[in-house]
Amino acid sequence: MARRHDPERRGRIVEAAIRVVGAKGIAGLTHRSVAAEADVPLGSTTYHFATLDELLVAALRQANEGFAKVLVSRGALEDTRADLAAELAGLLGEWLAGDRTGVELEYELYLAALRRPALRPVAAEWCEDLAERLARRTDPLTARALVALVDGICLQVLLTGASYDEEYAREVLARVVR
Amino acid sequence: MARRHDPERRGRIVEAAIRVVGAKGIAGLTHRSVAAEADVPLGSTTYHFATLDELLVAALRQANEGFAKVLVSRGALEDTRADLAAELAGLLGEWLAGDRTGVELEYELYLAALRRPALRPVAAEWCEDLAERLARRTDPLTARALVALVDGICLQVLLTGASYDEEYAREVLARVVR
Amino acid sequence: MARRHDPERRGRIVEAAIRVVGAKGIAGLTHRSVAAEADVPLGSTTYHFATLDELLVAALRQANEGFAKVLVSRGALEDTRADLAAELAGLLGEWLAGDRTGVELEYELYLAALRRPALRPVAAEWCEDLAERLARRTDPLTARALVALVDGICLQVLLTGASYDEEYAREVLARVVR
Amino acid sequence: MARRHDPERRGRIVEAAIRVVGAKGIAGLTHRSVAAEADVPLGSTTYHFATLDELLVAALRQANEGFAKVLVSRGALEDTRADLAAELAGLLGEWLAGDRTGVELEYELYLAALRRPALRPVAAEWCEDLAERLARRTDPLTARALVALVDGICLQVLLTGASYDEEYAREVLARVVR
DNA sequence: AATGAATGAGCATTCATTCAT
DNA sequence: TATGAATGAATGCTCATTCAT
Repeated sequence: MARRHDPERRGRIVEAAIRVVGAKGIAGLTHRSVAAEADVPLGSTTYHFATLDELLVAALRQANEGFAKVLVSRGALEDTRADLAAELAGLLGEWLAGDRTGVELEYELYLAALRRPALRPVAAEWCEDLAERLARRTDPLTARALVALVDGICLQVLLTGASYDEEYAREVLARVVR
Repeated sequence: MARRHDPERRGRIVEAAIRVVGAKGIAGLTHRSVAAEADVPLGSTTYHFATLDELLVAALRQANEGFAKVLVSRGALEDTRADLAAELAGLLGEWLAGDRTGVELEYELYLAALRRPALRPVAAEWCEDLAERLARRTDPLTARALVALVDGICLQVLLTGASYDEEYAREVLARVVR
Repeated sequence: MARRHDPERRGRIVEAAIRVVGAKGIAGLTHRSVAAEADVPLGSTTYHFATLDELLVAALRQANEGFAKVLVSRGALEDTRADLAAELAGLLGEWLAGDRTGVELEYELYLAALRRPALRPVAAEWCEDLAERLARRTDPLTARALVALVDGICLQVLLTGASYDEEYAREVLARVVR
Repeated sequence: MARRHDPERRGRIVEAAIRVVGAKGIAGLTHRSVAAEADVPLGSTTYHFATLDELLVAALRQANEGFAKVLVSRGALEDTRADLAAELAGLLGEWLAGDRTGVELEYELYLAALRRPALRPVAAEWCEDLAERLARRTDPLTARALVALVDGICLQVLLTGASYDEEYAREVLARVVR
């Protein structure tokens, strides 16, 4: 109460949604959980996002942008003389070593899109963004294959709980590169 | 009614659960939906499977076995003289061309395992089964990489709605094989 | 609580629904209002009646039966020597003079069926029941017309708030009879 | 946007409300649905009509006027030498044969007035308008009875889904006329 | 005068689970 | 052993209305 005028309400709801998905998974994202996390009334979440899918799309698109920004700010994948496979394996290592919230978020998106058509475009963007970035260092077909392999490697780590083996990743990525 | 003694009740519930997951996704698997699909009373599902996770594990394990049986019955991946990449690309094509229930089931499993530890072992089994089968034709590291790449390729097809390009798959799988 | 075993639960819910519709109209019939009126948990109403329409149909069918019983118990419309128009006008007078809950209930049903196909059969039954009863005293066409006129007269009374004029009713019903 | 000064805003809202009631029934008339149909901001509907009842009354009164205009423009019921019953039966046939929006609108009004006192005067006007028009061709009592019978006949058609039988209508209306 | 934002109450419905039989 | 009945909690969503601008 007493917060009638709140111009950043919408953005705060999206951020809260990201935290909720990170903490409890997509299945845990409900209007109520996000309202509680954002400390706004329930009605406020349905006002700004008519359906949960709409909120989900907004949240996941923002998560994607966050990842892209990280790549850009590091100048990652831009040095055309570097060893692409090694660099990619290194990035993956960093990504998987840190707080896994971001990683799991991306793969929840990926896999949730399987059943929720509304998420497909966002999932496709994610793929294409990375593929395009990689295509600058190699050809489009190879870039696409690298994205596929990266996805598969991440899934194995996330699902089996095995620790990430950077040397293995570098080796097999290198096979695809040439 | 009048079906009190039904020794295969448990098995029929599991099969119904597989059909439900195939049709509506894991999120659509409820005691009620499976009871309706199996044409058994609601109480019967909770009697045979105390929790939903228990039923889910049973259903997904059975789905895995079904896939393995298909491979075996075809003698797939057994001819050591064949071109492994080509054969794998062909199998993928068949798998993705038919009724996609089985394919989607596998990836639903992945999705669910991400957040439900109870399903991790089942997801791991799935990976390992295929990896082991492939390892007979190549080395373990390559086998693992092939599984990862296969997963990534399938995801791209399922998520972007793009049609499966067998030639592309054969080409990149071949790069990993050697 | 402490009322787990309650074999007449279903019937009590129907009766409560009738009281709710009588008091607040069909628009006031909600799972919550009927649960409160019947003094049962909310879940109990949805357990016995999966949708509101289902409950509505049950309630209104029971109301119809109640009306038919009243007619039968009075031996109404059975004396073939009586003046049909006068008798009908008299019955209408009694019906409209008493507690109007029953009357309004019937017409809410009638008119609600306009938009709710699920209620159409019940509305039709009501018409046909009365038409059939009247047809024993005259021909089918006349019976049908009498039902129509009775409906129109009741609506005028209910909607304009005018008091029922039995002499007028007898006169115009008599014109239709012959 | 950019429609700040819009002198016919109020009228357009009323017309939108009529379309909404015709399409979805009175239960479907909400500030939101009418704002969407009229393509005006939500706030605009509450600004011009403080409560929904107010909007409903305006909408239904306008619908009445529309019907009256149709009668007048056709010169209906004005030729004193014509057969009143036949003419009325014919009008009913036309009314029921076309787009039923208008017909259903009238009976929705009846339904709503049963429970909403604010609408009673509008319902009464509707009756009286027609009765008065008919009274010019016959006496007031007969006119009132004709309105009642017309209502009853329409209800039977609308509720049972039976097709309109003009010959039957003419016959029973004729009995009332004399 | 006009409106976008906000909100608290309410809705139908679904559900996992418990329990008496 | 099996199951129909029961139930409390939760969900997505809609809404009339209020209010600050």
